[in-house]
Amino acid sequence: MESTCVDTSLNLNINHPSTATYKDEIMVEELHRLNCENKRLSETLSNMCENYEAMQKQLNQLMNQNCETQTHEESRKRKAESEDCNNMFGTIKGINVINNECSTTTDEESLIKRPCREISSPKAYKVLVKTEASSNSLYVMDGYQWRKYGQKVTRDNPSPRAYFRCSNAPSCPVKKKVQKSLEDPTILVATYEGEHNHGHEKAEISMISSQIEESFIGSVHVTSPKQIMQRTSPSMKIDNVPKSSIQQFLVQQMATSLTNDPNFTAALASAISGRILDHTSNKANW
DNA sequence: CGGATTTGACCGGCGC
DNA sequence: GCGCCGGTCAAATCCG
Repeated sequence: MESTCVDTSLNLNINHPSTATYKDEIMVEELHRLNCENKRLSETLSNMCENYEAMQKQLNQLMNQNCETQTHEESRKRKAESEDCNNMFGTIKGINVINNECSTTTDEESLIKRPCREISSPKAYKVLVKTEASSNSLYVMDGYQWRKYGQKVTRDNPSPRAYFRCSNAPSCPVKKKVQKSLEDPTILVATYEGEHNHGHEKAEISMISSQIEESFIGSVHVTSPKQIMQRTSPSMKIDNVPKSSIQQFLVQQMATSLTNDPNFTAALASAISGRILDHTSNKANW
């Protein structure tokens, strides 16, 4: 979280008015350079998202074709198998989200073998959350307020499964189930059902930012920009992510990186001081 | 004291 | 029809 704390204190050195014009130019150049870099990064990001979406569509088409060829009897047999697969997803490299489209794994063969319609109900998807090994908590911080309404020990997993409802219920129908992974008890498996019909509260935005950072740090596998969003706030599918949250996060990141750059702050401080002195001297001439 | 959590009871779906 | 099992309810309890 520290990296998102913007240091707004600038070293305003007003003792060198003679270099103001020169540093003005430097600052303009710097701003121009940053603008170009920002554009370039934006384009790269949008390209990545487009490519990812295109690949996901192709994968879904393959999955659908495969699903249609299965007989009813076979699918019944595979129901148990797919549940086993779900219990094993923690061991498959690159997975941290499993949704109803079966689209978030790098293991293509396992994808094709898995009947997509039986993995979970529509609009239900799974999120993996790494926890401390000693932690017995079944609480997943995902940016929303949840109310626990039940806990159950299931047959296939000795660790209890906790049932949560969105605290905005009944107006918000979203539910989630949280259970430790059978394969790796340090991983919590959160299964979300439905979509929130409300946004995050104000106080939660900072948490979203910190969790996005956490994703970059590497505590979880991140295989796509979309997954980052699902990992950080599972209700926030890329299609319905509140853009203000993303923008705020990006602005924070940019502000942090800029203020951490001593060249930029020095140039900015000189420029501002130069403007102030120009302004005051112009006033004096009035 | 009010909201959140816990936990045993209950219900409904499904397989045999 | 019966039993198993996952999901939900609701009274009791906890906690700030």
